[in-house]
This record gives sequence, structure tokens and C-alpha cells, in this order.
Amino acid sequence: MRVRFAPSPTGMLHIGGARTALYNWLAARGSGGSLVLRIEDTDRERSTPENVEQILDALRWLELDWDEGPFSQAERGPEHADAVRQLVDSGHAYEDDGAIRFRVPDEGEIAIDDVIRGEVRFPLGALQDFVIQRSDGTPLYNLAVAVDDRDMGVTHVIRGDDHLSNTPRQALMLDALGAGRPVYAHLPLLHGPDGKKLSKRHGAASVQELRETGYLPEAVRNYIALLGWGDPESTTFFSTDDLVSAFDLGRVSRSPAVFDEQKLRWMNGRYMRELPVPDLRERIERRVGRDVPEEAVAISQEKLQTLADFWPLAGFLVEPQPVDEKAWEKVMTNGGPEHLRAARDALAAVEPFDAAGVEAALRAVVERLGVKPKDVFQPVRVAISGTTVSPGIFESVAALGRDETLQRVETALQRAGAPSA
RNA sequence: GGGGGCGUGGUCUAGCGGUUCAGGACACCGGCCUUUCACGCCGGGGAUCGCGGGUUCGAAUCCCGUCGCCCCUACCA
Repeated sequence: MRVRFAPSPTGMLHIGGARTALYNWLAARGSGGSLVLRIEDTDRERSTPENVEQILDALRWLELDWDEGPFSQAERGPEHADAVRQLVDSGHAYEDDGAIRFRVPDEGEIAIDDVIRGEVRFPLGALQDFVIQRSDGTPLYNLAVAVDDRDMGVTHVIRGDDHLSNTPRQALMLDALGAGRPVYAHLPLLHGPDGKKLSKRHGAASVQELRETGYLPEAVRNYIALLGWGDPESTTFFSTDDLVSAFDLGRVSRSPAVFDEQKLRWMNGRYMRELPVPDLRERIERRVGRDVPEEAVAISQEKLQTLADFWPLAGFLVEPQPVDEKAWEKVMTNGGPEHLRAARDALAAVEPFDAAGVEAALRAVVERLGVKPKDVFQPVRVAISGTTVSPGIFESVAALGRDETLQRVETALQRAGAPSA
């Protein structure tokens, strides 16, 4: 099996394109075949080196490797021209105002075999003679695709459903050229939450955006694999290896799917929780661009859904964060400062200064003061983190260390105007 | 207008003529846990399978029609 992913370089790779790339990749890897990357850049206006690079970056990030290419369709002008000439010579195409049109028979029909849709028939009478070469001598999409797929030995064309209507044109040319037709597989399109089709223009959800939002490539792969395909057991989590062996083109759904970021978030969180701490730490550091204590990662892990969640949740373990006024108001009233002072005194004497020790000390304070646990814990939390949301308070205090904790508590006490002694 | 595709709870899906076929997941609601937020666990509401016919003892599953959405119909891809 030899497949190809042939994006047009319009910039961002949106998730629909990413899924097409994934399915092609899965088909190739699962069959021991190869994947060819071809850039459909015959429209020079929107094909820039930067746009091409963006597509490649997105694929690399998704860890979808290709075996050959990227090939530039625009650089295959001679081959396209040869094919056009051959079609003209054989009477299958003719000149019209300088352009070359392919001659579509007026009657009859053409049947396309599609792995996903079954046999699809098109009455030829509904097809116009279409232009295959511009008057400036450059080829058009339908011709270029057919010729390139033929020349590159593509055996299976796996692409979006929006190309199904183009298929009879391409097949007609292949037939006229005396070339065999590849096996076709047209994937259902992806729509946005608003029901509209997903594209660069609408709604977005491009691979680069997913990356910036802090999703893991393996989670994205798993999620988008399920957009249009599912195994009989309704399995939800697939390692990439499992995906390769379980994926079956013939089982791909025929109806459009809607990209649901909430589910991706959930799934991403599940992947994050299963990551070894050192691995997660490395990814977080790469994202925030600075070193992060392993402990901070370890105690945050179960609360993260994306890499972007780390800093707001545990950035205070790296450096002091601004105080959230609402949080402050909420916990520093009704005896907050007083409880905080008691907590400070208890923490000063904790030995050893670990989560268990901190917990014992803080709970003792709660008991002695006869208040609720949160009456003590929350002021401490705000004092060290600046807000009311953080990893477990005992773990956080322990991770921060005695000196830093005491210093922040002291600062908070002064801010509260409470006598520190 | 012409041609083509698609239609299972809000969303992704399983199912492909008959042992709970309406299953699983996200989301949602309630509870437990509990130091916040999450995680986790337990429970719940929600689809008669777009709609209408037909075939059949029996259809989400087969056929026809109809409606809706989408794609192609460019010297875009």
C-alpha cells in the first residue's frame, strides 16, 4: 500500500487535515506500506515557503513521519504538460481560448469504488468539459492530482469527502491516460461546534493552536483518530501502536463529525496523568521556558488537563505570584490573619518539613483553634500561592520549603496589617 | 438549477433483520471523597435511531419517497 497526504499550503494545518494525515499514516504503517508527502501548490498565490513549513511543522509535532517528499506539485510542470499533450493527441482534450479542456463524454456514467462509501455512480452528462491547463500553460488541480498519483505509484487515495465529486474527473483522466485507478477512500468532513464546516477561515482549531493550548501530540492523535472511526468494542484509549494495528479504513464512518474540544481536554488530562513525572516535567519546562522543580510537577499532575494549566496552578512554586484580590478578601477576613499566624508558628517548628509533617502541624492548629480545616488551610494557601486554587496544601507547603513558606506567610501577615508577633 | 454524499441523545461513536438493539465515551445533574480546584468512585436525566411509507412474523438495521445539512458544478485546491 502506498498512500499520500497532499495538503495545499494555506498556512495552518487544521484538524481536518491533521486527521486525513493521521489516517493516511495509520494506513501506511499498518500495512507496511509507505506514505508520500506532496504539497499541492499549483496555485502559486497561496503557496509560500512559510506556509509549507507550517504544514511540515504541524506534522512533525504530531509525530507523523513520511517516507518520501515533500514533493512540490508545482515543480512537476513538465510531467503535467506531457500528460496534457498526450490527452490532446489522443483526442481526449482540446484547446479552448488558449486553455486546454478535457472532453467528457456526453452520455453514460462512471462508477467509482470507494472503500468507505461503496460504489458511487456519476452520470457523465452532468459533468462539463473541464479545464486541465490554464492558458498560461500551467496545470490545474484535477490534472496534477491524477498525474502525480499515477507517477508516484499511489495505490490508495485517502482524502476528505469534499473531493468525492472531483473523483470522476480524475478517474476519467487516468482512464484516458491508460493508467490504472487507485483505490479511493473518502473521509467524512469535520465540522465545528457551530455545525459549520471546519476550515482555516471558520472556527479554526488548527494543529498549531492545539499545540499552543498545551495538548499532547499523542492525545491529539488519539482524539482525532476517533473522529470518524471507532472499533467494535468502542475502545476510547489507543496507544499509537494499538491505533496502527486496530485502524481499519473500511470501518471509517461516512457522516461528518464535530470537533469537541471539551472531550479533547478530558482525554489530554488522562494522558497527562499517565506520563512519568520526569517526562511531564520536561514538557512543562519546554513550554514555560524555564526550569521547574520536579516536586512542583509531581504534586500538580493530577490536576492538569493541559500543559498550559501548570503555571496558573503551580507557578507559585517557581516564583511568587501576584495576589488575587478576590481570593484575599475571601479568606483573610473572619480571623484569617489570626489563623495564619498560628499556622506560621506551627510550621516554624515542623520537623521534618515534609507533607506529612506539615499536615500534622496544620491539623493540630485546626484542633487547637477549634475552627474548620479550611479556616486555616485557605489563608495559608493564599499566603503562599496568592490564590485559592493550588495543588494539595500540605504538599505545596512542603515543596516550597520552610524558609520560603515562612517568608511568604510573613509577607501576607504584614499585608493583612496583623501584628506578626 | 444539475450531480454527489450524509442523517443513532448536545457531541464522538457501537450496532448492520430477532438473546436488553438502543450499548460506551465527553458534556450535564445529584451524591461520596474533601483543605481549594481537580482527580477518582457511585447514581441520574437525555435518542423510538431525520420524517413518511413499504418489505417482513419481526427493521435503527432492507427498499422507495420526503426533508435537512454538506460537497462538486472556477483558467482555486
